[in-house]
Amino acid sequence: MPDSRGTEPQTSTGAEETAGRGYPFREITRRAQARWREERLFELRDPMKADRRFYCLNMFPYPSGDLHVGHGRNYILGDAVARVKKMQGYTVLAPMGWDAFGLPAENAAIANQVPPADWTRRNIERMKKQLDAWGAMFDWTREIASCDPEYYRWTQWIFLQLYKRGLAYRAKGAVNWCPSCRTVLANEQVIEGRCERCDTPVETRELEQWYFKITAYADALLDDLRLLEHWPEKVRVMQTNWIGRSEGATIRFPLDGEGAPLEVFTTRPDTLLGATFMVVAAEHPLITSLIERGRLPREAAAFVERLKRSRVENRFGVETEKEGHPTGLTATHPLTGAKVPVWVANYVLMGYGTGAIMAVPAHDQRDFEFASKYRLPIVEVVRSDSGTRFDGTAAVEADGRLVNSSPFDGLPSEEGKRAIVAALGKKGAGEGRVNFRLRDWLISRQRYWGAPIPMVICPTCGMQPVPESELPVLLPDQVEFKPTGESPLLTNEEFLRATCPNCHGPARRETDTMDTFVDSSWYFLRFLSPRLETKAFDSDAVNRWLPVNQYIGGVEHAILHLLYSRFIVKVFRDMGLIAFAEPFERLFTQGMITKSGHKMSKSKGNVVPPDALIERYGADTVRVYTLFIGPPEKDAEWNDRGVEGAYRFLIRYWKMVEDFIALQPVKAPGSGPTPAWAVSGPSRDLRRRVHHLVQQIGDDVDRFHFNTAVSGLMQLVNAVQEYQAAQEDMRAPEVAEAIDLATRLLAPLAPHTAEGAWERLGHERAVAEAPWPKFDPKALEADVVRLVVQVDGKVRSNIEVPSGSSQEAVRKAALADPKVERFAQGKRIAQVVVVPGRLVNVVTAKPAP
RNA sequence: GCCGGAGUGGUGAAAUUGGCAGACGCGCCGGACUCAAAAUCCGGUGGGGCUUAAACCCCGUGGGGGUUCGAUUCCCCCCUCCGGCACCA
Repeated sequence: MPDSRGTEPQTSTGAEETAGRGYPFREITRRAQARWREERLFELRDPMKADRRFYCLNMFPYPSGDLHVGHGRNYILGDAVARVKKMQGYTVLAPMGWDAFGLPAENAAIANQVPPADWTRRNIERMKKQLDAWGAMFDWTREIASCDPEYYRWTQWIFLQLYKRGLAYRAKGAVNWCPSCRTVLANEQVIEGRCERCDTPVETRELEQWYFKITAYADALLDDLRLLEHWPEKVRVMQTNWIGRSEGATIRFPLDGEGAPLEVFTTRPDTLLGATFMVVAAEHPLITSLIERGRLPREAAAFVERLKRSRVENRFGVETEKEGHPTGLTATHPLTGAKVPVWVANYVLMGYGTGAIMAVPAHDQRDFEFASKYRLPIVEVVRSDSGTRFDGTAAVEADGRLVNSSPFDGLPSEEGKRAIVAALGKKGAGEGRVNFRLRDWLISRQRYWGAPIPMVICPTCGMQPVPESELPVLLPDQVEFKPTGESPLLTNEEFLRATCPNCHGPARRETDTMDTFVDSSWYFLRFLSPRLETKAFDSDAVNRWLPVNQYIGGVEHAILHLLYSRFIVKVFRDMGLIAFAEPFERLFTQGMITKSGHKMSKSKGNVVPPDALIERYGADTVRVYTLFIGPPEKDAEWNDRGVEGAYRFLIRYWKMVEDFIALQPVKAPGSGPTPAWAVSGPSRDLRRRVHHLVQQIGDDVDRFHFNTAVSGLMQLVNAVQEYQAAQEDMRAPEVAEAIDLATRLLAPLAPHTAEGAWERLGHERAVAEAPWPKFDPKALEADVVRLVVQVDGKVRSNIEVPSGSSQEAVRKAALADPKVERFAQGKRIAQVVVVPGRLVNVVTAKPAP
């Protein structure tokens, strides 16, 4: 159950203890945030003006009430990316909004009699404060909430556009019903037979519902995955599996005594001659028709009833034991004319293909098990080239050459498929076909807190769309929230009463609302013109800024939201509203943060709230630790000790800056003429180390390796500290440069601390606007290089040679090394491998056997 | 069953193109400071052998094999874990 109570920091005494140590993070944080707000650094004023654009988007959250540190990872990553891009000279759009419709608000209303709108608004305010506390600089001038009439008006408009194009339709069929949420669900919202939201086992019901025809885009959704080269492979694979394209054929078997033939789908038309019986699903129309006419044998009819009942309870229950009964019908093989029996069985599903199969027991394990149990004939029709052949103990699902399939004997499987499909085509008994696993998107919900579907039902004209000029169809406030499971909209007579747009007679309003995934399937377009009153979005601005350059969110949306958004964008493209085919250029799916080995959840009581941590250590500590915890795409376990480590690092950084300032009059380092860099000695070495790290950190950030970027910054601070500990000159320009570089590199990760330091260092403009550091290739050069020396691939020694030494010189130096002499003693040297700048490997000849 | 991904110290992890395995943290051990503790600072920290010590040697990235001068990295087989799909015809 959602919980609107805020999590206030409990310990203020502990905070007082640790706030000291010369690192006044509270003051620093307050000042920095005030400054960014005042200077409006992260607001996009005119979308049409920017040249170098970067659209960085976090998946907008459902306002459930409280964020935990796991959510924080998402926003910290996005904020870090946005800040880096800004420093790299891009105009950055980083907006935020609220996926604000949904069931928890309505459940809270039923439980506490609080209107969902109020509950949602309160949570939004609370979560906004939390996001601000992290220092995430979203452009709040573009904030949107999907529950605002000015937003859902356009969600309804989208519905009407799809309706007009035949892409939204109402149909009756078997649907998923969650008895706890009291609503239907899309296939995508059913996980292992359970409701994605509440984990209740889903039931099957026959209901008339609204669908979006996503299957019309099945091919495009699959093909365009190839364009998404910057998406995680995992997500593309998941979508590929979900769409589930398979090539095969439909084949029609005439039925004795029936008008219509029995149509099946198969991926293996080459095995047609091995089809010895047919099987249909219990829900197949043929079965329904036979029952209605009283022609299904009593045993089979009883079986069908039993099966249907069990599937209503749980359609996804594991039915391991295959069971079936003859229907009494006989089909005619379309090529041989042989008579084959038609069975009804539990292992064939109505939801895939045609709900009927031709059974080829020799080459399909399921058919084989069934045929074995009921002693049905088995004919081998494919023999693999490797000699594996059907031996009567198990099905052989291999490619090979056709046998027992006159006149196709000897053909390889692939050719056999073509030949048999061609033969069927000639007789009008079948044709090649592509089948998809993807079903149409069921979008209607029997709930209140969602965008009303803009349709009215007229007793004379039937289903009629609400004219666009009458949008939005407003959700009424005056409804009753009762735990009856009925939609609260049914309790408002005024809402229900409508006028037919066609005949202007009295009509009844549709009371279903839309799946909240419809709301979220287009919100990224709205951010470019969040207050536009005449259109859903501004096509020019959208074409200029999209696809989203970097999208960041949880992998749990790999199928649902990401597939739906891709679909809606393709529809808009076909409507001529936008000029691109895919909404998200780059996708990053961050890993979950666990605590005590589990996903954080209120029911498990293992939620780590950010508030007390931020109070105690500061936002930057939480940010740095979150980034340092591990590779951001992998799950990670939260460790309070690790937070201390991040805090210590920031204290050391701050002390380094303060020590530096204390030593000399404050002037902005990096400004003025280029200093004369030391050509040798400790300052030179410091500079080399620092620039190596600048290079490494830059690469890390580009590759989303924020964990190693943090480690690189730690090393940078360590380098200065070691330099200082060695009593070297802290007034050297190399130190000033190191501190300047460290501060700018730190700015996206620990922005408040970096901003505070930058100010202390005498800069006028914010570090958030400072240029992203580049390393100086000259600084990386060295007079001597240290090479690893191996003997037979094992590290034995190190040598130092002047940079740019010839291979021959390196070879000589290596061979002269005492350790090499020792290990190569008494052996003939067969080869010396010199890898410039890296190593030397002295290879000795193997002793003669 | 099919399809992905992963397996490295006590622990989170690092190693960009095949080139010093364990960077950077956490923890732990020892020391300094302190009446004491906390905090901080310094040193050590993969396993084993040998040694008074230093030096030195061997082993080591889930297991087995291979390619290569050289493999955490590439190839083959196997094991384990995680994720997705699943009587999908």
